[in-house]
Amino acid sequence: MAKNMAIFRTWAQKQPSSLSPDILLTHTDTSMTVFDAYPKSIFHVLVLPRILPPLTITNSSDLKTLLREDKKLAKDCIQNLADDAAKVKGMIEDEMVKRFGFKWPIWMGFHAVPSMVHLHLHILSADLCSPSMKNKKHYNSFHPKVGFFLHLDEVLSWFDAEPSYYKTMTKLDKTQYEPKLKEPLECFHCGKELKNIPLLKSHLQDEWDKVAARAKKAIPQTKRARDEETGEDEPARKKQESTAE
DNA sequence: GTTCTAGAAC
DNA sequence: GTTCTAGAAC
Repeated sequence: MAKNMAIFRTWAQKQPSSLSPDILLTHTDTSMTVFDAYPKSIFHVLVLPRILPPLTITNSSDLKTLLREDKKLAKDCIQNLADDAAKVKGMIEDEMVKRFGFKWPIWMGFHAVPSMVHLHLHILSADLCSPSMKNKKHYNSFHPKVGFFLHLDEVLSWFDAEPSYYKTMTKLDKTQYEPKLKEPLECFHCGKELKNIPLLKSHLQDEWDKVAARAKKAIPQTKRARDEETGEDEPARKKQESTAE
C-alpha cells in the first residue's frame, strides 16, 4: 500500500482516550473528530463514526456501502454524525472568534468518491485557503457547487425522499462524479474562472481578505477595535500570506 | 490521501 | 527558460 489508506479505520476502532490530542479534537459515544492532516481550509476536521455495533468495518467503509446496506442503519449513523458535527461546528465557531475575531460559514459534507477508506464527514471553513490546497482535484472536491462535495443536509434529505430518488442518489457511481474533479477552476465566491492553481490561490486569498475586512467592519467588537488601534492585527495577516504557497 | 517529476503550457 | 500540471508509484 502506497500510504496508509486505512488510518481512519484504525482510529475508529480504538478507544478515543488512546489517541493523541494532536490527532483527536473531541469524541462522543458514536463518533471521533480528528484534525485533517492536510487541511484544505483554515479549519478542517473529520468526523468518523466509531466502529461499534451495529456498525462494522465493512458496513461503515464508505458512504455508498453504508447507504446501500440498510436504510435504517444508515439513517441512524448519518443522523448521529450530524448531531455530533453540529457540536463540532460550534467549537470551530468559538475558535474563529478567538483567533480571528469573527465567524464565517462552515461546510459539512462527504466526498462522493472518497480516497481513504472508512466513512468520514468533512467539516471545513468556507475559505479553501491553506498551504495543503495544491491542485485542481483538491479544489473541486470541496467546491460547494461542483457536485463532488455532498452537503450533509442534502444527504439527510435523501432519507425522506421517494424510494426511487434514494435509490438513484445512493448509487454514487465513480464514473458520474470523477469527471467533476477536472472541471475548470472557478472561484466559489464570485464565479470567476482562474487559469491555474497559483492564480486561484492568490484570488481566494484576496476574497478571504475581503470577507475578513467586511466582517470586522460590520461587527466592530471591543477587542477587535482595540487590536486594530494597537496594530495587533497586521502581523498576523502578513504571516499567513508568507506561509501560503 | 501524498510525493515526485516528465513534459506540456506559457 | 521557467512555471505548472497530471499520471505513476515495482
